[in-house]
Amino acid sequence: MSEKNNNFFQDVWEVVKLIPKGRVASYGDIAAYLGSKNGARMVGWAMNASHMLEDVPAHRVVNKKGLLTGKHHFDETNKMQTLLENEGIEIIDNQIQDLDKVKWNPNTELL
DNA sequence: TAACTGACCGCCG
DNA sequence: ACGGCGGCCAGTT
Repeated sequence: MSEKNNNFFQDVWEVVKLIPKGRVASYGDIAAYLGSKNGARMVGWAMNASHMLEDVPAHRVVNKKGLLTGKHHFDETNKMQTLLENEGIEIIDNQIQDLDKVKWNPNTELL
């Protein structure tokens, strides 16, 4: 951590913060919005750093399958699922149901 | 200093 | 149709 790292991370967090309640975004879409084609991995890495932030709903960020891959990184293992269910998202076995409804694309809806 | 890892995605076999 | 591997950027060891 030097000083210039916040650029990419801040951008990721900004997009994540824009995710509407009851919706979820995928790493790939966020990465694509940032300009990185395959930078999805780094988005997840940015999420890891977002733990020290409060305004970043990392629980709304899932993989393209709608699977809560990063739930294990939360304070509590089922915290992520609980938060999503609290927003009206149905989740079964770490898999988001009705993903097509809750799916949110920054490039499409965040124009 | 160089190499590996990481909450992923997409292609090739 | 399913499985395995490489690739992207940056941080960590």
